[in-house]
Amino acid sequence: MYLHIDMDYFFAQIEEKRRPMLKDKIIAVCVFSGRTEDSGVISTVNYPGRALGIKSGMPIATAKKKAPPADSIFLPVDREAYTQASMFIDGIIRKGCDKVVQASIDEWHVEDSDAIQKAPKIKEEIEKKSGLTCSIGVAPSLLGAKMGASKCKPDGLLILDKESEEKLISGSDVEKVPGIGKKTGEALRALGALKIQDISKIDPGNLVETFGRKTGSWLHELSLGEYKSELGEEKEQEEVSRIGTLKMKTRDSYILLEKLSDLEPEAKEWLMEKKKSYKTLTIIFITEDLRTHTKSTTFSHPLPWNSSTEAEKKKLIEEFLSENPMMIRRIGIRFGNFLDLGGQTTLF
DNA sequence: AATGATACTCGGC
DNA sequence: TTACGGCCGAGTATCATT
Repeated sequence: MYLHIDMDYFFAQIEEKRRPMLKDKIIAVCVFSGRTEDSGVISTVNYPGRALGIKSGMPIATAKKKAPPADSIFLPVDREAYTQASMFIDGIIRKGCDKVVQASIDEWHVEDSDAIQKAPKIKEEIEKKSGLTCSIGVAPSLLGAKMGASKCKPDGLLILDKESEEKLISGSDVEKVPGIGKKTGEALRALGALKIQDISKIDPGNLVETFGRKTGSWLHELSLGEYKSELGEEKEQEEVSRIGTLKMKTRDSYILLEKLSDLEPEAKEWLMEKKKSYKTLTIIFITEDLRTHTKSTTFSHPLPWNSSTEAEKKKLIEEFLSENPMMIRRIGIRFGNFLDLGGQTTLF
């Protein structure tokens, strides 16, 4: 059996715990972009906020219109604190279970033959030691466990047998299934599938044509109740990026380079800490229409974290500007294609 | 034509 | 209808090499 452990409104719950007096107020954790006073989006909001229609991804200004100022607080993200809490919880889960894969900052996948007994114990222990609640789904497949957890949240525990798992998945609205987002969901609805079971009526060839080979056949199998789940291997992070929003949209390469020089040290610090060298450098551009574009180069030899990137950054920016006439709103830098520096030391 | 590497977009959280 | 961050991996497209 599989467990899916999912922390409840994680970032906001941590902020709530830090400030117990705010417990019943609306707590929204925000990514302030700095472009204007309230530009940016909501990262997470607690349940009183959700009750008023505030959601992740919503612009902060829109959320503020829904929340009475006296009963609400809008806080900036404190990633370091959330990462620390995440690592602490990771330790608790690993102590109790053998096969554990951390799936994101606030989710874990576990395979355990004794899952039904262990699930309530882990839940209690997490709450006792961290003060934070989570929701846990237990099911014969990982997909069932995930959907079970989201069905019973917050602070829930749901155990599904083969039959109830099958029912939950096949009867679910398409966009409730992890892996099916807005785009895929809309496309499926356009093909006449509202629920997962409806997908079985669509010709598999049509699915592959619309969604590509991988997703198309995955959807087809899903609709027939075929979802094999294996716990993926725990993978090392494959790239690191830092991205930021410009005060004003621009096409001035000097301003763009200046912004990158704010972002780059943080990404490089990560490389240094993890002792990684990299082969691929990518510049990320978000144009005024909010579309994302990238330009990248791969070097024939890995470069150490402290290597200069000035010439390449300039080249990639100029290349992008020459082929896209739009103004740029956000810019970022990404390092990837890592090689462990191992015992080697950096050269000076 | 097959294989592997690289470039880029999509979209989940 | 639009408002709108900062990440990341998955998947696909394209290019290079044989």
